[in-house]
Amino acid sequence: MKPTDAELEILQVLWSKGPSTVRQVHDELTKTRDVGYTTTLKLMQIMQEKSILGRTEEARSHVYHVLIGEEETQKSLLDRFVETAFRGSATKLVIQALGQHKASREELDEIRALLNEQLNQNSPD
Amino acid sequence: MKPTDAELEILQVLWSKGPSTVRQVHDELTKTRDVGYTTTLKLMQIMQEKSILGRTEEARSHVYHVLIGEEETQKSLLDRFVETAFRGSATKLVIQALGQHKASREELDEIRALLNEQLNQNSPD
DNA sequence: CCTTTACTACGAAATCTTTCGTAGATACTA
DNA sequence: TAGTATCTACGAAAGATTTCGTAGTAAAGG
Repeated sequence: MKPTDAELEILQVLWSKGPSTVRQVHDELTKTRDVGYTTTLKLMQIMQEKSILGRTEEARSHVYHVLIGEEETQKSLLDRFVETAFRGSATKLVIQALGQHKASREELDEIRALLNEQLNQNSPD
Repeated sequence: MKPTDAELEILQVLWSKGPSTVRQVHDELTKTRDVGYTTTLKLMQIMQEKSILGRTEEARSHVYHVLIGEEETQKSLLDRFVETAFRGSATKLVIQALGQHKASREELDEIRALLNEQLNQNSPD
């Protein structure tokens, strides 16, 4: 699954807001970017054809929902990204990400826990 | 700087192998993908126009070199990626990356050190 | 030399993605 | 009920990226 940039924007809205009409998605999108209503409509129709989205047509305005998981999609985007941008080195990516984005105490603890897990797998004392 | 996918492939070769001719880059690319020689040539010419690459024309076959830094480019790609794929949460990205890619002992230590730095900044004991 | 090979230049086709205009249908409102 | 607003469908333009064919030129090998 390799959603295009515009598709990803729509996915983000649907993942965060849940099932929505074209109008609702479009209103979200136009908060940051200027784009015509029929553009959003068309994109969502295309995404439905590709089985990225499903929809219920009961009401006059259709309600769309995402058919692919956010984490699963992120996982595959991440794999691809590590390959193309970091020559396969996830570690380099992690280091850069940690270096340039601040994390909260809780987040750091979570990451630390994960690290410990890997450390143990790697060379258990 | 937002190199396209094909451009990024070429950049990877040049970053890893150093200054190279079109032939050399092309031979690397065809190890994984099937593409015509003139395609690679054209891409590199375009990249030169965009000032992503420079070249010396002394020899019959030109030698190209990268004009943008690998880390700097990765940084900007990463920022963009965190936004579009992880809704801005670098932490989610880090967690996923750690979860799905194995790291060596040394790498884990490096990450751990970085974490400690951030922890201290966040809530120094 | 003359032929084959390797290279650059470049236009343009092919493909993929995004954008929009127009048309037709239904609901809402004065 | 006439007019306005809102929705879907859809073709096709516009834009961006990738691919390749052809032409011209210089080198290399017989």
